[in-house]
Amino acid sequence: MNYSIPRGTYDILPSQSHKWQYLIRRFQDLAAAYGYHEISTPIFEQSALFERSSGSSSDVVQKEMYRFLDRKGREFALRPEGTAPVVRSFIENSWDKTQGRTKLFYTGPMFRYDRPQAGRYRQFWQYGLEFFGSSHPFYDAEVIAFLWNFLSSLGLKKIHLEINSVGCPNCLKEYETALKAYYHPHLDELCGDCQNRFEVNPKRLLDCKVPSCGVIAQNAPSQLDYLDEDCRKHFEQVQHYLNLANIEFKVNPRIVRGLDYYSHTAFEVIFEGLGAQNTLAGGGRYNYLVQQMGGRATPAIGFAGGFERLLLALEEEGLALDTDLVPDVYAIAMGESAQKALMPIIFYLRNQGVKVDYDPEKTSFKAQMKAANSSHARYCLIIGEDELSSNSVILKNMETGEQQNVAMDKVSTHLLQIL
RNA sequence: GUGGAUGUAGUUCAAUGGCAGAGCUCCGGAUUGUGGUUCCGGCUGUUGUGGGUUCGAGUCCCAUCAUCCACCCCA
Repeated sequence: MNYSIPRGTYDILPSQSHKWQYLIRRFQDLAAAYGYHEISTPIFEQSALFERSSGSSSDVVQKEMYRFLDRKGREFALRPEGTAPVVRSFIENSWDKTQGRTKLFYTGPMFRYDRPQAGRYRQFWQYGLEFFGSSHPFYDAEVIAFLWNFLSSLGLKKIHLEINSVGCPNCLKEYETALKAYYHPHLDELCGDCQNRFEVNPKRLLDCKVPSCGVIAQNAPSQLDYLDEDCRKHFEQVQHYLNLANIEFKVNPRIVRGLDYYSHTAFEVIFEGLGAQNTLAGGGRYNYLVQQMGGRATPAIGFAGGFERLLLALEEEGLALDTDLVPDVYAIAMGESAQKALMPIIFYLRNQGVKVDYDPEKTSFKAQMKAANSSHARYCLIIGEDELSSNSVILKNMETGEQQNVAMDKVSTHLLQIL
């Protein structure tokens, strides 16, 4: 019996691991600069948490959740997204009652039972950030600026920011009525998916990729024309602050967020050149979610992005992130007594943080030199009979080929100096 | 969930239905004391898995699993 990794998952192998660590550290550092603090929630929660927050009609809840019963028959789900658990914790810790503003961020695995595809996995890692406690448009801009600066500071060039306002439940109702009125006479011309969308989620009619539907969508009424006074003003102010923050963006009235809890500002960062899964990160305001989940009414805004797509994008742009795994020193011993002399040096250096590699199974000098070469170590430390008798070692610079004799009791301090 | 493509050595790929191969990697050697280049030699396979057709299947058929691409959806 052979075991294999579950579908849609992957191992983060040593060759990739340092990239992840690097990205997570970058995210944590930037979050600290913006005054955000890390929160970690369990990877499973009561299923009902997601059903209520994401909307029970959403695809995520309907067909993509990993559900299971525990031993007492309680229903849980592996978290498909990060916002609902954070909101749950926010309310459970009474931050809705005791604090003015709460700034939180998280990174961790999410789970969706989806058909795997480029940039889409069943277990995937998200980085996300949530702001609670103010509906001031400054914070919309702050959260968006954070996301934008995080991504662009990594060197990505082929990204752009799109923003939209999906309004509040008030304007939404009016807009959907207008949308349906517009689409009704065209019902027969729509593709099958869109005929379904007409009933289930009319907003999705706008971003259908079937050409004939796109033509119809072009003249459809825009959400932006149906914003009420407050929502319109808010959206204008968000743009104002984004300009002040020097963030370039484009208003795209067709941005639709997948989860039901969003209101007002919605935004996405798109990468050109990733194939179909080109959304690097997305987010928006959710001013009604905290109350809907049983807390005191608290406006909030946040975003989430996927590390896998981010890595694909970085690779696509040739941004390597290679902090490499090469040793500083490759040690070579010729013969048993040389090996005996080498051991204390190797372990001393390692305990000082120097990366030292040595392979006792390679005995010939040539084999050891070859190994030293292919390890890309900067230095090679050689001990043989000659060195033993003179109580010294050879230190060879593998790039220049230069080598020098160093007294055996001095080599560690010498190496620690030159590395 | 729907549609399409693909699964052969560690890896990238070959192989009219007729003996499973090559490059790279890896290992060894060219006087165990100087690497990269070169030369010589060597290891590595239930051809994803299970059935079927056939004298004979890596090749054809069915099922299944996985990967990739697109839809759907989304990070």
